[in-house]
Amino acid sequence: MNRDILIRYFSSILPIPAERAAFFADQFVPMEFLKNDFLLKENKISKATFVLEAGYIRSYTFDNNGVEVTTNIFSAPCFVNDFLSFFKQKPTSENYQCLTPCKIWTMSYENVQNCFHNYPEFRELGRMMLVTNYSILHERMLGMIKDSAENRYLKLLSKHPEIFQNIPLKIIASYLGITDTSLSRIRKEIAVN
Amino acid sequence: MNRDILIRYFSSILPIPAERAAFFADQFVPMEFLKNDFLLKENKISKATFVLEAGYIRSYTFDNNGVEVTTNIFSAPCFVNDFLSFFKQKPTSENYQCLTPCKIWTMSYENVQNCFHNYPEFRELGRMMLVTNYSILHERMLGMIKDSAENRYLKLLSKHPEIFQNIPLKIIASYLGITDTSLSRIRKEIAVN
DNA sequence: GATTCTACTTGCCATTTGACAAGAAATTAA
DNA sequence: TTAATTTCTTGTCAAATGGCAAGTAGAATC
Repeated sequence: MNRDILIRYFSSILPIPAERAAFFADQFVPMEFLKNDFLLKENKISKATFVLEAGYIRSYTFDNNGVEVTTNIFSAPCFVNDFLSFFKQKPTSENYQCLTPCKIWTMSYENVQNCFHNYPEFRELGRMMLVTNYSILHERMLGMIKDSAENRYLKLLSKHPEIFQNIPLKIIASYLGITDTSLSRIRKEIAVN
Repeated sequence: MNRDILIRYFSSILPIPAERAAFFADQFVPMEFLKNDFLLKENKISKATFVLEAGYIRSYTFDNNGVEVTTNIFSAPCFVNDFLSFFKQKPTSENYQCLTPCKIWTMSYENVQNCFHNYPEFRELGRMMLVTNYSILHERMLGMIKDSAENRYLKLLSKHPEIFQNIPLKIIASYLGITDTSLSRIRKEIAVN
C-alpha cells in the first residue's frame, strides 16, 4: 500500500504542511480487503473511519419490498464514512461492502476524537471532508430533481467513467434511482444515436 | 424575538450546560425579515449562518430550461445554511428566500470561526449540525430512490404537516421532485380513498 | 367592489419508467 | 471443461409522470 497517496489526498482536501499531512497519515492503519468483504454492517456502530486507496465499495440497504438499493458508490481515493453512525456512534442502517479487492486505511473513533481535540488542522480537515461530502450529496439530490434518468447516467459516465469499467450495471442503475432494465434501454438508445 | 427558543434549540442538538448554550445564543443577532426577502442570492458568498426562529424559507435554483426548482424548505426552528458557500467561502448557486415573514438569528462567519477556535463545545455543536443535516439529506436522497412520488408526499405530510398550511403546493411539488400537476393528482387520488 | 394576479385543478395525450419473463452473454465455481 | 450463477438485454404491457392548455378559485391590489 502507498502512504503517499493518502498524504496527497489529504493535501487535496485542505492545504496543510506536508509534514503535518504525513503525521496525520501515520494515524491510519493499512488493511487489505477481499471482494465482498464488509467494512460495516447494518445495525452495527461504525468504530472507524476509512480512506479508500484502491478499489470500489458500495453501501446499500433494502426498499419496502426487500429489494437491495445501492445508496452510494465509492471510487478511490476517497473517504468512506457513515457520518451519522460514526459521529453520533449510533447503529447504521446500511451495509458497506467491497465490490473489488480494496486497499483501505483505517483510523479508530477514539483516535479521531483525540486528534480532533489536539490538532486544529485535523479538525479543519474533518470539517472540510464533511462539507465536501455534503455538497456532493446535495448535487446528487439536485440531479434527482432536475435531471432525467438519461442525464443522470450521462453525468455519472463523464464524471466517473472508471466506475462503469469496474462495477455491475445493475448496481449503478440502483444508485441512479432506476431499474437495470431502464438503464439498459437508456444505454441502447444512446448507442444508436 | 425569543432567545429561549434559540437556547433550547442548541440544547436539542447537543447536550451542553445551559450557561454555555446561553453564551452561544448571545453570539447571534436577531433580525426580522419580510416575506420574499432574500437571505442569500446566487453567486454571492454566504457571510453569515442563520437560525430560523419562526417562519418559512426556501432555497431554489433553476433547471436546464430556466424553470425554478425548490431545493430545500426550512421550517422553524432550524439552521439555515449553505454549507459549501459558508464553510468554503465560495459563491453559492442558490437563492434563499423567505416564504413568510421570518424571525432569524444571524452570526457572522468571522464570529463563527472565532468560536470554533476557542470553544470545543461550539465546534461540537457545529459538527453535530453538519452531521444532522447530512443525514437528513441522505434520508431525502434515499426517498428519491426508494419511494414513489406518492410516498414521498405522504412522508413529508406526516413529518411536516405545518408546511402544507404555509407554503404553496407548487413549491412543495418542486421540492418533492414532481410537477404541481402531478402533486395535485396524487392528492386527489388520496382524497378519494 | 372591481380588477389583476397567482395558485390550484383537470382533461387530453405523450413520454418515461417499471414489472415480469425469457433468453443471451459473461463470469464464477466445480 | 463443464456446469452453475450472475449480469445484461429485450419484448410486451401497465403504471407513473410530464407538457400543455383551459378553467376555477382565491388572494392581493387598486
